[in-house]
Amino acid sequence: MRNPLWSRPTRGRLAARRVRQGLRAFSLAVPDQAVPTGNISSRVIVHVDLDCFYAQVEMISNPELKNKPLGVQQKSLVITCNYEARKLGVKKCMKVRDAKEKCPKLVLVNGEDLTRYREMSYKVTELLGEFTPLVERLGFDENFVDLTQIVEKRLQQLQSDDLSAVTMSGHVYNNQSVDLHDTMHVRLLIGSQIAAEMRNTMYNQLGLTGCAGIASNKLLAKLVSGVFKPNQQTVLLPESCQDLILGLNHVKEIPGIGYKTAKCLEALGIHTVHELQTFSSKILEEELGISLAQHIKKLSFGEDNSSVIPSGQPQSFSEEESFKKCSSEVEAKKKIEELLALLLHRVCQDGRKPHTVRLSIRRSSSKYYNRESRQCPIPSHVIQKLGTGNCDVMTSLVNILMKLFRNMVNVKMPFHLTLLSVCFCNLKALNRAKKGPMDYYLTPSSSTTSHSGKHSFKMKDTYVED
DNA sequence: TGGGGTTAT
DNA sequence: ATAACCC
Repeated sequence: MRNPLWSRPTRGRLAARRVRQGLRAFSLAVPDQAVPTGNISSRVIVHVDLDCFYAQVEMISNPELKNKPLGVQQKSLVITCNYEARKLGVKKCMKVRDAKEKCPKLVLVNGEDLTRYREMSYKVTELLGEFTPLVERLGFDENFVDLTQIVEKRLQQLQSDDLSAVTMSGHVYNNQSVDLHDTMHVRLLIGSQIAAEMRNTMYNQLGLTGCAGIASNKLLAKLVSGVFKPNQQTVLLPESCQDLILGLNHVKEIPGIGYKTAKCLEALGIHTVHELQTFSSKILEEELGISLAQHIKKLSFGEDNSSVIPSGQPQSFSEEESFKKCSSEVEAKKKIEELLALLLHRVCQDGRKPHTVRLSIRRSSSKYYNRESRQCPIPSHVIQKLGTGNCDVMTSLVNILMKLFRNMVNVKMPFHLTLLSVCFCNLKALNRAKKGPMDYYLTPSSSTTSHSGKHSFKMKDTYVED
């Protein structure tokens, strides 16, 4: 129930992640606190946030769009736009109608196919991964990086009287002055230099600009990255932490407090961060449950001990389409076939094999954000043929998906859907031929990090299905 | 409100 | 399978 990205991962979750990353088994015995770095309060975390990412990708694809107000459209929405368009009043998630009204000269490109965005997104994550493997993705356009170890290394290379040579890169939140006798100040300052190097590399190698926020945890890094906005970076020194968090206008602006939680808090009369900070913990726990209550209470003080967890390869692939109406089985089948064809192509490139398939729908009757889904295992004979471009695979999967469909939708009764989505998940690396007992210890090694569409995994001699 | 993602229960 | 959360 709690936001996974901000909460402290359980030991089991971390263990699972490590296994995915191909780390050795003995690291499972290491206590959580020691996982990436030592002292949790002296970490250096950077949040890297690309400027209007989809619009940037489009401008790189077609440089003629560069000095025009540009919006990226999905269905009837302008989901993002460049700064040229923002100056003219276009906002994210604005209706195309309203955007055109505000800005008649707005140029629109269709952004419903995410392929190029996804590819560029992974290029960014890979690039950051060259600094350290501790890179966690958040959506397509944001990454957290734990810089603690890199900072430590650079710190050791410095002479103690060299410190005056260390300079800050970018802004300091609140214009707070740096104290070079304060070791955390120096660490964050080195962090700011690394962040600048990262942004420079992103620009030089990929042509992308973005913001960065440097702080002692993920929450603060994320909050501070947005302080100076396009293509700038900001470091938060510990003394200004309360100013940053109390500067928010509403608790909903705290990442980790979403729509539902914010509604609950509002019902309790809590609107501002300060109100949350000072609200009775006992009552909060009674209303929200102990886990959520304690968690958001900590967030309200800017405390966040969650680790940067390397994202590695994706856990699932999905393709979805929304529409005004779909009310017949034939129509649905057609859409499902389209989605499936796209997915098969993607899964083929990834190299791993999905063992589960899921169909999701949205009914027109469903109010705000309500989806239903049915999933089932993919039969092993289908899994085997998955990468082979075999047409039977398509047929088998469509049949499975239509069964799932009829399980959710009574096709003998009138229905009205507004979204269909097909998802492949439970992805497993290809298994070696069963045999030697050593295989049990060596099996999942998906530790390489090229996700950009090529076959990045090691294609050794004999891989076989289980 | 799109077209994606994640984890917890 | 659903319900939160993130972009």
